[in-house]
Amino acid sequence: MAAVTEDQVELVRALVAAIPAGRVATYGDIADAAGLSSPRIVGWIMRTDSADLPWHRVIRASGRPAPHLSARQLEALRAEGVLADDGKVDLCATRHRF
DNA sequence: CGCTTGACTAGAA
DNA sequence: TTTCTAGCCAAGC
Repeated sequence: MAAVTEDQVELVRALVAAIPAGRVATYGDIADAAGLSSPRIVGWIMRTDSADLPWHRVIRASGRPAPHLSARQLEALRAEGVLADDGKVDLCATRHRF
């Protein structure tokens, strides 16, 4: 069963929506929590269906948002109390644990 | 039906 | 430190 079921997608969306303000999660964390095989699936879901999701709370494993979204995400995160140093978020302090 | 693109990651150079 | 590679899955053309 390699394909991602809709339940997995819904789970991913639920997990992202469940991230409290002031916390962030990595694509890999969400993928693992949702049972996905690849973190790209999470990125795919965000790109395809990010309308009602706080995607700005989802960052890469490096502690840094995607290049094209870094400015916007950093600004949104900063508004929620997530301080980023030189464009890098402190995962040790802000990473949400499911 | 096949190739390219992309909100990714970890490891290597 | 940055850049590249391989693996990964789905959508678009």
